Amino acid sequence: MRSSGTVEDMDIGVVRENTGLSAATLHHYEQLGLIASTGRVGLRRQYNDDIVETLAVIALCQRSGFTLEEIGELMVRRHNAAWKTIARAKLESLDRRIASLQEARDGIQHAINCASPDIMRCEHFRHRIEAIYPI
Amino acid sequence: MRSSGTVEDMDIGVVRENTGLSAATLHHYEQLGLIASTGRVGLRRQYNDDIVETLAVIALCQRSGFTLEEIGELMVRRHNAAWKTIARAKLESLDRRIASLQEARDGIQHAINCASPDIMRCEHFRHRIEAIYPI
DNA sequence: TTGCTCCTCACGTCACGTGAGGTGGC
DNA sequence: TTGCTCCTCACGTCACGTGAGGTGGC
Repeated sequence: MRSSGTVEDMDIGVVRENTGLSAATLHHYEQLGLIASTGRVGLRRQYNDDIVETLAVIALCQRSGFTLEEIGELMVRRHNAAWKTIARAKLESLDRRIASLQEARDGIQHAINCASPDIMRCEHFRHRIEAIYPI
Repeated sequence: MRSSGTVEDMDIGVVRENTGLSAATLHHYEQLGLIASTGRVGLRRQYNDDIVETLAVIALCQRSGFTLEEIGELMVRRHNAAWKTIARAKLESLDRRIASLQEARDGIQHAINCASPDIMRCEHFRHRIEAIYPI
């Protein structure tokens, strides 16, 4: 039993290389209780092999619009069926975000292609703009 | 010439009703120089009719991934062709964000539909997770 | 006169990034 | 010994939200 970690442990530097996440990000996740190190070698944090998988799950949930606090709760309730209800609600807001981004994308796309010298003089663009805050 | 505003002016309360934006948001945009009031009635800010259009343009740009500071620069350079170069770069990052959201959406969707008692035991889900930080 | 929303600070939030000053492994 | 990345605070950032204490229009 070595408090400095076992053979299977990964140094924080390896985790950073494999995930592209910064040490500050890992510190932050640790502070929120989302991840934990198995020990230290010198001052450097060591992690279990499954840390990369855990970080990937966190990334997936983040991209889906969960806050880190919500992700922490989801991970605790992983074996509870309740998370599916939460996930379904997020799925709907995800769909709305995607649709909103698509509209923004199309608006920018049109602005780029438009030949009008001042975009605000383009009728097509103006219609898009007016649709954002309808009167 | 009345310093308190003209007949065409809108009270900040009307702007809030028409856009759903809070007074704090309008203060923030004013501080960054994105919008300006035409004057006051008592303490209350008054705005020109075109304020709603300006706010819609800001919203479109924000949804496209521009920061408020970038939006300020875009508005200054509106008659300059350079903004199209900036817009093209944003269009690409927008496409990447949409694709990333789509993947997240599909991952969540599968997790909801999956019959496995523990999602981490689902091979399909694990493949998705492993694709996030490939080894 | 009573609500209501506005006003101006100033500080909080979220998910980290960054900088200062310092330590340990290779 | 020299780099390098890590370490621990503490404060900064972005786009606002919120709370305190106060004012003005209807």
